[in-house]
Amino acid sequence: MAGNVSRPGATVTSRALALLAAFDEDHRRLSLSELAERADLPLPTAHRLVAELVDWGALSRDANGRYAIGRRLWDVGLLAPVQTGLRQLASPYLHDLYGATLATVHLAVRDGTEVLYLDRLAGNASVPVVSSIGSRLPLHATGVGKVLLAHAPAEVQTAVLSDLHRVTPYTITQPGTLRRQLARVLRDGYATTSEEMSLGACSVAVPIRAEAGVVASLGMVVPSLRNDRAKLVAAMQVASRGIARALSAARAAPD
Amino acid sequence: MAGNVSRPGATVTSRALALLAAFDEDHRRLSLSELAERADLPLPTAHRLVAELVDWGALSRDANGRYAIGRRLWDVGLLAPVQTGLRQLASPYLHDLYGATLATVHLAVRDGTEVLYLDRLAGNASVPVVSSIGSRLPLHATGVGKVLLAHAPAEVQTAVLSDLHRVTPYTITQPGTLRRQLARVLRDGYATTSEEMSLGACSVAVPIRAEAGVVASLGMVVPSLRNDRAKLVAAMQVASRGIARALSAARAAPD
DNA sequence: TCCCTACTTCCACTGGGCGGAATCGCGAAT
DNA sequence: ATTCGCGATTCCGCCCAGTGGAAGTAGGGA
Repeated sequence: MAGNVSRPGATVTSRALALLAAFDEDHRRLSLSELAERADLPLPTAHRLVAELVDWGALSRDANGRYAIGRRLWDVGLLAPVQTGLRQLASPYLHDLYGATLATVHLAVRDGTEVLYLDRLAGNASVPVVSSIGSRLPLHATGVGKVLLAHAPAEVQTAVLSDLHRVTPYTITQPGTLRRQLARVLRDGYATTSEEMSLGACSVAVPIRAEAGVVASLGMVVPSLRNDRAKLVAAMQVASRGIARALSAARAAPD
Repeated sequence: MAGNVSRPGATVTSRALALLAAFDEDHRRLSLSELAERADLPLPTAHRLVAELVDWGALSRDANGRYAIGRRLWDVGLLAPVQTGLRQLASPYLHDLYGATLATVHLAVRDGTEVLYLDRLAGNASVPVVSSIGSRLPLHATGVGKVLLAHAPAEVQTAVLSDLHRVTPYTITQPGTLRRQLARVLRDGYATTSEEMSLGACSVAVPIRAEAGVVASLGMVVPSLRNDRAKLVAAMQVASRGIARALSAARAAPD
């Protein structure tokens, strides 16, 4: 594309997307140099592309000259099917669960080898929770993640099991142990974690099924599972079936 | 960029962004041909770019081969400052207003010559409302729009006043009439509409002020203003000041 | 079977994009 | 007041990534 490319093979589009990918929860605002660094682009190249993104509204520039994700990208993002479909349908059921238990409730799907959190209800932060809406976490260290992994294609399982990085001292990093847990998830219909993602937090999760199989997972976070595991699982399974029914009803009706 | 460009001057990035811009509330799912048509790109070009966008996760492709906004774009969009800043701070105040009146509540900012809705609470759809979160409407036909327009720079006002397109039979299309209304908005501290955007819906809106001036607007939609205009305005002004205070407190603290 | 539409692949041409280097601008240190 | 240093911005000659017409393929309706 140019006479003096440093990394031939990189397309313009991939570079522009790399600039967007430079932003994450811990980096909501970035200077031009940081952007260039994180997107692995020469500074002048980043400068030119960023100017175009700002011009369109994909990025915005604040008073100090730092960049952030722009309004236009925000509202285009809201058009995504996850926002309008599953998330909206499930919302009342999440509220029911939350109202009944007052514990943190999660709705998540698998995106590649990660959990993507679609929704979260957390009133009083009695239990520390890492996730937030739109965030991504590893599949092997979360309740919803284990459910989604248990129902994932073999190739995804292989990929995940080959790289079980430790998050807390209780994170499961032995492929064999996790494989046995996944089998149990399939048998029992729910998954649990105990301080595997963040200390002081345990979780339970159940699958949400559609015609095509498991499409999402419903999870809750509590300080301990000792007392009310059975009660939680039962409540969540009711909610899960409700969501599944709402899903198939919506699919039958015009999209 | 290529030997046979049909529209020289268009950059690759602008073409990729045009593909994203092809999606809106009435076009959440598009075929390749529709995309190419709406983005004004030759089909092979659209095909190539779309493939790259899908690859990254900016777009997704469903079972019928139609495209939609992808999960990755959704979650990147959630990192936008509008989502984390103003919207989050204002949320409890919107809920208070909603709880007290049970009428539709809106939080909006001006983006160029349009209103951008950041949040909306609408329990029972007793009044038909067009807006939804992330949607854009004209400044001159909405309550929040009039507030934001009244406090906008002269150039924006000129641009908007020169093109007052009709939405309903009651939409104000005379620049003089609107100009007089805007003056009254500045004097009284609130704006109203009567069936100017959708029949059967009236609205009241007040500004939300920060150091830099008016940064957003708070609005409510009701079937009629006859009875409780004063009551609504008072409640909204209280909420507005609360949000303003929360804003300046947040700005003082670490971002 | 044929036709039609929508999608996908191919490929020769060339100007849009590249990025090192130079410059600017601003705040901090001297 | 002057220098220093760092980040942002601009410049510009080089050349290959991107382009899109044309040809090929797939699917589905008559």
